[in-house]
Amino acid sequence: MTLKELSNILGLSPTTVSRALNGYPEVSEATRKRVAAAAREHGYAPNTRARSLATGRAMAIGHVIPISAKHEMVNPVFGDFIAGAGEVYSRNGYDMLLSVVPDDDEDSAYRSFITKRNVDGIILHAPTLNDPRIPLLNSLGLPYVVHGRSSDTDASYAWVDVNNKRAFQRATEFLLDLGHRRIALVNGLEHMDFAIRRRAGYEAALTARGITPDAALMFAGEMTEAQGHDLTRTLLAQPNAPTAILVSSMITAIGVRRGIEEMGLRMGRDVSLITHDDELSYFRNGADIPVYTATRSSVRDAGRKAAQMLIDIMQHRDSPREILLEADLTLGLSTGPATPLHAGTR
Amino acid sequence: MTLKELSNILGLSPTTVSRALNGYPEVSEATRKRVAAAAREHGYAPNTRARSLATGRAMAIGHVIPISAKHEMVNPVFGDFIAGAGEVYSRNGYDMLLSVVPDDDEDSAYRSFITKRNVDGIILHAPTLNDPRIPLLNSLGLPYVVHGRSSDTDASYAWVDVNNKRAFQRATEFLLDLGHRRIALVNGLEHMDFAIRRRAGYEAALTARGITPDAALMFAGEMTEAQGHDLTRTLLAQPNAPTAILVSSMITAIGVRRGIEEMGLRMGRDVSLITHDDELSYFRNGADIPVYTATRSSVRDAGRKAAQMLIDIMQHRDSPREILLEADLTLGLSTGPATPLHAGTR
DNA sequence: CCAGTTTTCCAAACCGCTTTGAATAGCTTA
DNA sequence: TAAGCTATTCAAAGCGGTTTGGAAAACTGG
Repeated sequence: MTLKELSNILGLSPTTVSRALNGYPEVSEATRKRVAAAAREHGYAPNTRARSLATGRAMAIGHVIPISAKHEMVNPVFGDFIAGAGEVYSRNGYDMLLSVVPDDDEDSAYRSFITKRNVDGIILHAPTLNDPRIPLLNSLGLPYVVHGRSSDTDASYAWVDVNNKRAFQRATEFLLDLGHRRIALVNGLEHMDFAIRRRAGYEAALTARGITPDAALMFAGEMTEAQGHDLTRTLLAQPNAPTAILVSSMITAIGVRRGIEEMGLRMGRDVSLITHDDELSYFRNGADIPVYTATRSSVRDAGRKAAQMLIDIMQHRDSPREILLEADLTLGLSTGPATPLHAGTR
Repeated sequence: MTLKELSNILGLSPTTVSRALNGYPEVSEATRKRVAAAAREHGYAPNTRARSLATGRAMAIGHVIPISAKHEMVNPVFGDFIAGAGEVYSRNGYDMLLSVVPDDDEDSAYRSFITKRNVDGIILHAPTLNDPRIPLLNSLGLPYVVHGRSSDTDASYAWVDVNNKRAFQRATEFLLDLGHRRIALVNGLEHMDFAIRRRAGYEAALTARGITPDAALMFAGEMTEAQGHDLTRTLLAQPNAPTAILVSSMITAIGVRRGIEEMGLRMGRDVSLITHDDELSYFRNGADIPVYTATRSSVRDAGRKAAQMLIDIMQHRDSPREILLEADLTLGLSTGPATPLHAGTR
């Protein structure tokens, strides 16, 4: 069913039918009703491609999902982020276009979005330190919103981010308050912006208490379960083992926990653990009593906010261009006071 | 840069330029080269919307991601499935369109894909028993491939699936061989097709050994970590507790493990555990020695295969329309013989 | 050298919608 | 009742490509 066919059925011109359906004032209420009824009856919906060719708007938003070329890893938070963003898109009539690209070849994905003209805006994922994609997108002139921020960039851009520094600073202070002095940091890849900020928070808290951050206690890597496990085993086997571990992802935390228990120790008693929790839907941190003490912020909510911001930008609506979400610190069973033994001897 | 502009620069007609770029034979090799060079130099790429309006092909494939309306849960396997499919799409020039929809309203998503004409094909996720979407899509007449199958449907359709029944039958047999007699099943939602097949495999293995499946040992629910944990605790607290547990997802298995250990028992010694492993990228089952004994099949590979099959169908290429992937059974540390104590008294 | 092919290129129509500019119909108002 | 508005409707021109049906140019061979 095309517009022309429908207009023939109605004995009207395509012009009038189009206007009736799009709510233009130059059409009488009577015919508008008649047209709407006929459209519904015949199941007419405008052909997206024709419409967007005519209007110049694609009514679609692009996401570039980077796959780490080395480890073929897809970030588990994407699922929930996209679920949140998708909600907002469909409410506003936008489609979501996904492009899965090895992260050493992302430029071409953005370029092709632009030159092929099939999206009106982009969400930028997983920004790094001084991310080159930001100047790239600025020069290409397509609206975009960054999920996260990019330290050391002077260019300006719209973003939605969690206050990673504050979150990890608070978490570290909390551990310090419990008497821990040797606290390990198991972080994401070190060029990732969120990892940089979390580390900054961690170091700031230590320094404020007169403790010099120890490079031997700080780790960066891809946030898999295995990484958490392996690191923990080596860490705890050291003579000068940490009494607490601060972890950047729930999934890694599970590995850390496994490591702790394999060593015959107990989480929350022998070793304390705080993790960041993105509130992934299939991995709720205990509905009743949280298993893990965690800095918590819903990535799905971030998805909603980023999507809304992008739509606002595209429609030239006036609204904030920077949103900083605070993570709360939820108390779980994975933290406890540094035991005298540990606290004393170390 | 539009086709017309480019053709003006070259002093050629749009027709010729279009043909040159699309590899038609009616253009001399010399001009083809000249055109290609100019296109590259000026960064010309055809406008997707205009092109697909003209050709009638959208060059895009739709995925409908259902969000369980009740639990707002997004299936963790989507990320990896989509990563696999995306690879194949981009290699073939297709875009991927995602529609995130509450699972009580999926019909409208498919219908809108069709009426708005913005995809050439669809991948159907998470099929259920006698899934109504299959007849719907058959009547709509849009090419599609199902990731999974739908029991009890007489309609025919193209699919890529894991041999779930065989996998769980083998796993159950393996546990039986180890002397286990009371084996619990922690499955996905019971209307999901994969869950039905896995249960069938489990029951078949038991029955073949003269054991009547015990309804008190079979559970169905959303596959979260919490569910695994909670079920395990109640199960193991029973007087007649199972000595082995068969689990449908790695994430649930983690919860089961947590439950086991909280009860002061050891996985692989006091309680055996086999899980299905989709080989999620951030949750590899131990690179060296697998932690879990598991029925294993890469969901990313399934994504690749499903995408390729769909493209073959859309391009009327002759290739299989049904792919059954066998899961292998990898031996890990989570299984062991039923201890005499357990095997004897129960 | 010329009719018959084959190559190479082009003008124009079309895909399905929106939008501009103009025409028609229906009301007012003087 | 004619002139002047306003409320409706429509024809036609795009949007940026592809594709059909020729036409011109370049090659054949007799």
